[in-house]
Amino acid sequence: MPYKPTGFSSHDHDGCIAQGMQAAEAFCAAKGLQLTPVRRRTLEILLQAHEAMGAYDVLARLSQDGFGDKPPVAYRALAFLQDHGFVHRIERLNAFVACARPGADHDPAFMICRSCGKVAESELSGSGLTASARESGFVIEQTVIEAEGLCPGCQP
Amino acid sequence: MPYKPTGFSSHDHDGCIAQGMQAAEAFCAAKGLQLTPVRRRTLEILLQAHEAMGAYDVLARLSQDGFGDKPPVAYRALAFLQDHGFVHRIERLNAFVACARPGADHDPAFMICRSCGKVAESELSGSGLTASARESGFVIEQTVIEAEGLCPGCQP
DNA sequence: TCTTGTCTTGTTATGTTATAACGTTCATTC
DNA sequence: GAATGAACGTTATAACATAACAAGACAAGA
Repeated sequence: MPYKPTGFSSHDHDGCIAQGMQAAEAFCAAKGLQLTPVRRRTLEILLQAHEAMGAYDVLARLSQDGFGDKPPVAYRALAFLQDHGFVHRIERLNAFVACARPGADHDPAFMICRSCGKVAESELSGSGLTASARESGFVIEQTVIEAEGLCPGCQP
Repeated sequence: MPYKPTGFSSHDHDGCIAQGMQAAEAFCAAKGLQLTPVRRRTLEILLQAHEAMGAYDVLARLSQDGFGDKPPVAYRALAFLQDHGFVHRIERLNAFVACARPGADHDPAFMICRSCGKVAESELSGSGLTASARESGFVIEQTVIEAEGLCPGCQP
């Protein structure tokens, strides 16, 4: 089924936070992973923000909530969430976003509005890269697909 | 004509350096841009390296050659070269590579070997992103397409 | 010619992002 | 209850990047 990119359109935000948390809980329970308080809170922060946040911004929130206030605290929680697909890193922004499709094993692509900073997660459907890689014998393990431009609301 | 990705295969390296420099010279002459000594040398360094280099590595080389040794010296030269398409930035690596197709106005894609660090430039042929963007009303201005994996020489 | 403006380079200083390395705690296992 | 391993916190530092200012080169126009 076609996936409608979210991020630029309004939606049931409380619902999508709850959904994101539940997906993470279920996944961790199923796989025996520890969704500890820092990790849980980190994911909540990103889900609530519903936009890309730098690690230090996340860290500031965490420390407000009584967690440590040193960089590794945030980076480790983010790494855990990223490793298991609950959070994606946006290379272009050196920032992190909560995954819009938790649970699905996917290769995300992003659209980044250079005006308002919002980020929408989309679907990657085999780019020319795949063909190019095959041709040259390169084995792809991960891809970074990020488009920068103007979202519908920021166009003149 | 199909573009064969370079970077993982052997080739006439001296030739490609000369070709890269000539392309930049011609382009700058045509457009009235100043290919000053630092800028020229920066491009040479990247062409010779024939792989991604961090700004500080470039800077170290520049300062060996008698140019300034403060970060802005390198970042400015790199920005100029990037603006005019002689150099690309690899977001994933926070690094820069000389363009493999100088002169062509293109939207590059890269394959990055996580083992040897080599980077090959490839061609982007409309990813799923284009469709997704149109659907959501997003206007793409620039794209970052980077694949990480293993190059032919680094596979077991 | 002089002056004005633009472009380039260099500097100082600082800001931002990220990780290595070590100690402590706590739950689990033997 | 000792050993193990995972998570968290800390200190310290590394790596990447830019703002803001001064000085020189050079061309255009008064």
